[in-house]
Amino acid sequence: MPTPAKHHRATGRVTLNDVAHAAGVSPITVSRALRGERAVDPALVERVLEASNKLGYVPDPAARALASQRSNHVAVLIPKLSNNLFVDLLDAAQQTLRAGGFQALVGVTHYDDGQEEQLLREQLLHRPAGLLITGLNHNAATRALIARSQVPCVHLMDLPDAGQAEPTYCVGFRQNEAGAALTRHLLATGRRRIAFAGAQLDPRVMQRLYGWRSALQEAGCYEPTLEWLNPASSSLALGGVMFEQIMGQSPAVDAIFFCNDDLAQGALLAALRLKIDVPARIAIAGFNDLTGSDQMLPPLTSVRTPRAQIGEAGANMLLALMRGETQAQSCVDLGFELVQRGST
Amino acid sequence: MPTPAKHHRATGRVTLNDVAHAAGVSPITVSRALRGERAVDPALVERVLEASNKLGYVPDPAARALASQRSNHVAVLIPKLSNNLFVDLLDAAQQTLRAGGFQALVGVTHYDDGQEEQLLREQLLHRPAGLLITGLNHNAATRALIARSQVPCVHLMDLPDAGQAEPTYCVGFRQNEAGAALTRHLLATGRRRIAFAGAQLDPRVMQRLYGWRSALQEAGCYEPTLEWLNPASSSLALGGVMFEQIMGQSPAVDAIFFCNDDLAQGALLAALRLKIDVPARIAIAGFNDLTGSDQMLPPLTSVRTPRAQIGEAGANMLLALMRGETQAQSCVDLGFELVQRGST
DNA sequence: CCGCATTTGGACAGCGCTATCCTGAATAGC
DNA sequence: GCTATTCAGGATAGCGCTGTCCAAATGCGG
Repeated sequence: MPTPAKHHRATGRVTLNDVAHAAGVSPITVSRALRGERAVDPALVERVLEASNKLGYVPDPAARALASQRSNHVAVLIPKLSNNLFVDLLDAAQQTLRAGGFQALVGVTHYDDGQEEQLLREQLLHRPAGLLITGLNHNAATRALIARSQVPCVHLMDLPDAGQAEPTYCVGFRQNEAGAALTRHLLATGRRRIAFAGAQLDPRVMQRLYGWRSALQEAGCYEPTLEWLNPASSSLALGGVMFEQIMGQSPAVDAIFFCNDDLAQGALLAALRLKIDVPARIAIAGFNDLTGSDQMLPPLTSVRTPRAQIGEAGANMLLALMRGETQAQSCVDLGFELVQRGST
Repeated sequence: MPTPAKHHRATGRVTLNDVAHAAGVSPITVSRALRGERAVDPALVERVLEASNKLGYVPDPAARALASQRSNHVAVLIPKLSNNLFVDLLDAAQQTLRAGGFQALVGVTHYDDGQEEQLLREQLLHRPAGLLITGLNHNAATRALIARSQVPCVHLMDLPDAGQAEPTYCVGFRQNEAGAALTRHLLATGRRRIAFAGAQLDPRVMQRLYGWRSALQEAGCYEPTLEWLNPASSSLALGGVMFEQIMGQSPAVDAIFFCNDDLAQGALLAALRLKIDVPARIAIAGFNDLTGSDQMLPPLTSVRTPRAQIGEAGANMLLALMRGETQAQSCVDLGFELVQRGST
């Protein structure tokens, strides 16, 4: 009669102990053999692997996390899911992390510092092995949490300015240079009154704005009334609205640089509706080269940003950091590419 | 001299024991007071809460998962992140789960049964408290995993057919009815040669196809050559390609029902490029009412699907199931809404 | 006033794994 | 040849929490 002992709780799970028994070694040896943590006799490793496979052993993440104070979770914080930019970033990062044996814990901050802090706090409870976070600008509490947690952290999308002290790992590109490059392209095509239409106004949009400003100032074309900033979320509809607004109030404008492609796509559609000729009457450019921009009428000039590569490279950098490897470069610039199409 | 004991591992974390000490009760009482698991003297609860707040105690999820064999994770499986449909679904589900105290573990199956099974296997290791999964069609191994795991599971997006045995919880709408409704609308506007253009060909697309078929058969207009099926992923570019294809090879077609809005949007843009008049020459309709469809030229007729509501309602149903509540209805139909716009 | 069922706090023993220390053997050094 | 130094396996003791059982306290009918 297999009477269970008094305080016994059977879970039916195959444990390290079972494997140890089957292989005729101690549990700790199994643990080490499977993790490759310390040198173990190859013959023993062989036996352990065999037993492990035969029994179908899979380590319990919770027990592992409890004992080692480290889980196989990686916290990933992004601002929004409604911007495809971040979906692409997340998709690539998540895949790469999974391939490395880690589970992404996704947090959506909605561009809110308080929420970001709150989410980070919650996720740190899970003792993540690493952290991927969008952007470099975080409030003091968030920065303190990251520092205190000792968890390796890679920042995505942004790069610190040249002068700026830069204590962190990051993968991204220079938003301001991309903004300046696009503006210079518009200048090169003969445009002089180039408006900037920005929504959301997160730090990356502001960097693009600064790039636009500096390029216009270089060319002696800068004027504050050319800045159109709207804190609402970026969307096709808003792009149409802003386009009509700018056309109505500043008829002399001959080009518009929209901070994101969805705005620019909305503007192109509005132009079609209003029968305003793009690019003859006005040039329109976007940013990020989102899906559909090449399908527009006319096709949209944009800046192709390597968001998927950033997600992948950031995840790979984090994987290396979590393995304890130190990185040659703490900041990786993946650049950008101007994609000139019919709209300019 | 606070010499650490021999095998002591200090983690610096505030534990249940610390709270128990501060409140002058036993650890198990703290556990019960905080979880409300068993009746505890209100005065003690008060004291425990006070001590817990003063010390800033937060339970350790790993320890909890290990001891109780249940985590606060919820596995969420969706097919793709590149279709905004699922992003909206995920966003809503994730928010709702978080509000209920659970962490979503996102898995992307890429419409691949094998990957789905693999992902589920990985996620079940984390002993999730619940499972949200897209669709009703899964391979035998996946169904067995779900059943064996004993984890409450809610299926999203699809509903079982009337005749079908239906052992599961689900939240969605009837894809075939929505397909039929849209087709009937096209018939009502006088169209007779209505093509169906489908991509991806996942079970939901096929359901819409069946709806389209039955509506056409009812009206005596069905013809197999009107079916255009392409297993590639849905995208604006593919929509343009399929549109040109259909126009080139079946000039008599007077309406096209695209299985997803991105295809339809691509078709509308192609029509603009080719100067084909929509809806005079041909009517175009999409599905899902994705962002931008109302901005197109002409605005796109579509079927608004309650994906965010499905995510939210599904998560709420799961939260209830995880609390052990039984559901009055095991299947919730959230319906759909025909949105007629200029393109038909 | 006593036996019985019910309630509520606590002791105890894990959950499955790993950090830490220890030991015996093998290697190296003088 | 003998001590100093690696090296690899194992014993031990937790990580922080909860399931299980127990015991004391309480309520209640007879």
